[in-house]
Amino acid sequence: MSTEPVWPEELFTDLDRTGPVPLYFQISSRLERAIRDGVIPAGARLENEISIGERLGLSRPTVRRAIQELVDKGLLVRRRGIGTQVVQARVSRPVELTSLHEDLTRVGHTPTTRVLSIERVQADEEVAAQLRIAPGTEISRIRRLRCADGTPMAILDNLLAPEFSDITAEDLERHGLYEILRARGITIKIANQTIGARRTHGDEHELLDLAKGSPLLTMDRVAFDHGGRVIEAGHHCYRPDLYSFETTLVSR
Amino acid sequence: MSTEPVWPEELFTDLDRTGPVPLYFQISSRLERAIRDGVIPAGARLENEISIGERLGLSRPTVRRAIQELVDKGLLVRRRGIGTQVVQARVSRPVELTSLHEDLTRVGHTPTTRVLSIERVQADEEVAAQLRIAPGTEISRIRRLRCADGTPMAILDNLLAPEFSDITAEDLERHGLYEILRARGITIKIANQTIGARRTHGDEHELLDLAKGSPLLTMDRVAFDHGGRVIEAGHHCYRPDLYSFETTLVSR
DNA sequence: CAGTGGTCTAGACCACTAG
DNA sequence: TAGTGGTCTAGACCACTGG
Repeated sequence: MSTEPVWPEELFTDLDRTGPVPLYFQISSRLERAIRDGVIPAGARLENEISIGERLGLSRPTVRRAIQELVDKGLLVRRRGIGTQVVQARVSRPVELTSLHEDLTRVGHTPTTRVLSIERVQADEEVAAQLRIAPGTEISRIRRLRCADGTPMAILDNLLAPEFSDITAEDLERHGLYEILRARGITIKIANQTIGARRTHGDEHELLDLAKGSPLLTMDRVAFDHGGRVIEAGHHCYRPDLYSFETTLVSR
Repeated sequence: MSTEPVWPEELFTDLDRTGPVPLYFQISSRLERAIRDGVIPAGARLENEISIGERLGLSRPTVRRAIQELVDKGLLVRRRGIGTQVVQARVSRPVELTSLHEDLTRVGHTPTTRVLSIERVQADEEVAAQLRIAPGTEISRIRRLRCADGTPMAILDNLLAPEFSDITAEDLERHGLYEILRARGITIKIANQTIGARRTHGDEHELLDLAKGSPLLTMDRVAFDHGGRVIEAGHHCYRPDLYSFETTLVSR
């Protein structure tokens, strides 16, 4: 089979073999961009892995890894004996390990934060179990109102390990929590999330400008660093008319 | 560094090099089982990839791929210059491309289904856009009440492409929808999901045994086959006191 | 410094699909 | 039968980490 390339001639020029960016990543990210921009149309069939490798001067495993990245993201479909095709479906970015602050910024909104309270409290049994610390340990509890373009959107209630009790309201109004943690060299590696729904409680309806007892979308998250230490536990609630969680699932 | 193995001697005996199951998968699934069962404890450090390969008679890439599977699932953490460790955090199974029926069965519940209605309807503009077919095309619309151990749990409202209009209520009361589709050779490759919340509408509160206007957890899904054809579009709503979505997120 | 994972190469054989 | 992706091998060099 001789197929002409489905991508523009110049898409893969200037690959950098000396810099820190892996070749497979340079390939996959340029390919992703071309697909998302429609430069390579939905349904288009890619060349086979070996000839791509020859044309780019790369080995097959490298090409294969680049393609695999996009298969995992749901942008490409591979079938043995058939080939590789661009998926027809619209693909949403997955639920990622980022904060709401970063999500909003990425989508072009202007997030603002009102710090409702910062307290140092002694962990009761429930909280201690969540954070996996001894009951009675002093921790900090942060409650924030997150707005997008001035509209209240979510109430963020976070419990932080004791070592972060010096984070100030000023920090939190300027930056997202995860941003602040990263600046301190803390990297979140793994998080367990639970998404659910419930009625508003207490002052939540006032803060979010909703009727009393209306539905809220909730997300509970416990986040760990590479060593398995709990960094943060959060209970967040969102206005369901303004926020939802989108995912693309790919079968393996 | 000489480290003794952290897993029992017999864990990787009887690897099958002739059968259809890939070696890397045999390794990763046995390793996963051992970790989930606590045979390999949280925090344990694995040998390096090369010596594992030597001991098992495998090449490094094969061992590496097996480990990578578990890193992606959040069971292992790898750090350059350090090694590979079993994660300390409890890891929940990810939101998968399965039906509620299968989820419930897996967790040990007995799912039952009451078919509320099966209609053939002409797709209006909104539905046609969802299913990516021409408006006016005849499709089937299925509404089911899903119970777990007799308790009503969710209302499942599905739109199916025209070719599936012969699915009967008997089929649906005995099997999950995805099961029925698989039996017909249909494989769901990709799905877009949106999770949100809203109040009950119409008869939903009666069906789910809730107060009128209480919160519901909702999941909208559009599912595609390998060719990008829409197979199914569903709007599901769940009792939030009985159901939630759990995920483990892993940073890359 | 030695040890680890991260990347890359250049082959090989097989299973599956289409025509 | 020819072409594709799926798997596997046996090496290589590098970047990062710790002592």
